[in-house]
Amino acid sequence: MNIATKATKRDSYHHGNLRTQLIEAARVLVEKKGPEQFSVSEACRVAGVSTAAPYKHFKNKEEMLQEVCLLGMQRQRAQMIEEVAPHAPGTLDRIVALGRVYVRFAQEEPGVFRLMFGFANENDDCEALEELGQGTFKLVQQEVAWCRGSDEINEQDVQRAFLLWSFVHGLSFLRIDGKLSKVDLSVDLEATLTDVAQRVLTDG
Amino acid sequence: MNIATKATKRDSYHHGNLRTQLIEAARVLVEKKGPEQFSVSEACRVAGVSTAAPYKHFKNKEEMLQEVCLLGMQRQRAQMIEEVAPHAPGTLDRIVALGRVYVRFAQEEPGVFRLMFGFANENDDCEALEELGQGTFKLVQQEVAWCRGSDEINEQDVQRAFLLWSFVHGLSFLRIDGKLSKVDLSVDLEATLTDVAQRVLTDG
DNA sequence: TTGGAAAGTTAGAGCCTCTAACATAAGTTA
DNA sequence: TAACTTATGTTAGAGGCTCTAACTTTCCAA
Repeated sequence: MNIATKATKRDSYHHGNLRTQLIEAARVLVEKKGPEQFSVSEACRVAGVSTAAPYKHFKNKEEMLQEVCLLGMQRQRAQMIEEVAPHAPGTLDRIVALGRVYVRFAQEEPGVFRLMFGFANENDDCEALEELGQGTFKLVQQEVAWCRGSDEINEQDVQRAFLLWSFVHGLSFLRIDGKLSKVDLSVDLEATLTDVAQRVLTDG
Repeated sequence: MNIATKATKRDSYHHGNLRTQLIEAARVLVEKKGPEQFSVSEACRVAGVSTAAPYKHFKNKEEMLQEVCLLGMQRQRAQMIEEVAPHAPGTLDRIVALGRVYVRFAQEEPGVFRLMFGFANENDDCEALEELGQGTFKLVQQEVAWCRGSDEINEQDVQRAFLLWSFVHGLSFLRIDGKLSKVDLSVDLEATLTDVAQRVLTDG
């Protein structure tokens, strides 16, 4: 028995928890260096295993990153649900809260955010990812319907939810990509979100 | 003198036009395989030179892609100016035209578009790129000011131009990333752009 | 207890980026 | 015009990456 057993220095041949630790290492590295600079090898170094080890757990690099993506979307969704809770359904506050979480998530985890949305996953569209994304979008649609005073989501709600999504999506990217450098980050995000939500939810 | 001289098979030691041809090859490959799959080697194969040749013209891969970026932004800007021209200044049509070009460009050149906006260029922020981007943003600000009936761009114009930009930016990404799959591509883009422009340019 | 599956390892093929050293062409200057 | 210089190619190769094959260790279940 080793007294000081580092997380990355196991004393048994088997790791016990490699899959999870690789995903976590990947998340950290994606955040630190950006998705395009991420390498499986480096994650292996962090986890303290050989560079071949991951391939017992993941088909390839892509699949590994997909897990990071998936956890990111779950975090994002959880934050949304938490942040929306204090406000009464059918209020603008809830819409604003959703947008705030979206933009804040991008700001706090730009690497993972880019992974979630900026990368071309066209090849093997992961079923779970697709579903989670659609589910989150449904959240927004529901809020919009409630704001209209209905439980049923209609065509117009979908369209308006989509406008809102487009906006916060673009806003998030522009912020983390350093466009609008120094010009606009000072502008109050909360005010902007409220303004946009009002404009989009207004009739006529 | 060779009778059949292919573009990629030169009969002289020097190429004469390598820099330009490499950039063009890079553009095509970025479009075909996506920015993350692009490799300098492959561009070399296309141009018919050794893999070391590019490094006489570019510091590294990054710099090569930056040129592709730059040309992309110039194309985008040129299209904007062309598409705006037929409409009278101060009309919503011009705002809509700008948005249409933005989204269409993303649709037609998703690879280059992603390169222009989706990639993290944080490290070595190219001066020229920065300027071109800001310049294009200025175009939008000016249009918004004109719509208000003024030549001078004020704070509100900047904010509104920024809302518009965020929106078309997000919209473009969502479209090319295959989010909103099959749901919303059918919705008339022109109508959406008009709707948004109206909402954003409305007072109160 | 033992035999197979799971999950590590090393070795290496084949890609990539980029550098060093050398070769050739083209322009410039004595 | 000969020779020097510079620009722009080349080959060779170091070192990094992804992923596979073949081997090894451990765990678990019959």
